[in-house]
Amino acid sequence: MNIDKKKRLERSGWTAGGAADFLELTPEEASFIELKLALATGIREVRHRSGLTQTEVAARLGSSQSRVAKMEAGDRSVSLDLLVKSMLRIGASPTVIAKWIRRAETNRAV
Amino acid sequence: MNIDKKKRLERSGWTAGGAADFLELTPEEASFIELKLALATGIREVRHRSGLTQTEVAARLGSSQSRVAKMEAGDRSVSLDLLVKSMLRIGASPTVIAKWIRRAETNRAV
DNA sequence: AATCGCTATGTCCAGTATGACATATATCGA
DNA sequence: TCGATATATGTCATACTGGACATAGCGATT
Repeated sequence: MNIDKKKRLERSGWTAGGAADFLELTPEEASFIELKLALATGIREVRHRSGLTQTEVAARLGSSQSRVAKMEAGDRSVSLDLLVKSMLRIGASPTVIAKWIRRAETNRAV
Repeated sequence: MNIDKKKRLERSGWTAGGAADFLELTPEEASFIELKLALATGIREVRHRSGLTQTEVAARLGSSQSRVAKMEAGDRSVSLDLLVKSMLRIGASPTVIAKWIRRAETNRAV
């Protein structure tokens, strides 16, 4: 796991256990978080490709800019449901979503 | 959409709008439901392959038999988070999960 | 340095998800 | 039929989610 991802996890409030040692994660927990982060990245990518701002995407989703920011950050308060529903709404197909999820597996840079 | 799926949706409490006419779904809503049902099927498949009962899976998940039943039924009260976390816990990789999600797209039997 | 456009972060509370439990239904063997 | 095992359904208390709002950071332009 690289440094950027570590920071990203910490910022997002992912401190498994209690200590700052977020490596106290079971493999499944780790996979789940990777998966969420992969989708978060996917949302940002799709948005960038469309040349939209977070505010514009929020309008299309019937949500708020802050929530979109949290989605893209993989915030603890963002569910998979929200991420997937949002991706579908901004035009991603299930296949595209699946692609991002698969990326969660190969991304494992130890 | 075939008859079985229709019944399954109705049983699961998916009556978009208010009328029994659940076809009042936007394409994204439909995709999302298909996606959930695909994962629900995936969970059941993985469980069957392992020769486990719902009760046994529940124990492994730290959940209850009733919740596992609801997961496999694609119940309204079951989130994607729960479905995905559960699949990971019973041994499915992100790639396998992605496979089931892709299936949600090709399953569209009109 | 002031303003502007975009993004990030923190908080609130109404609405939702979930484990637990009770109970119902289904299938099978004795 | 009875009992046993597996699955389905309904409900509740509690924990979590998500839109909304406020505000802060941050680079670019003037």
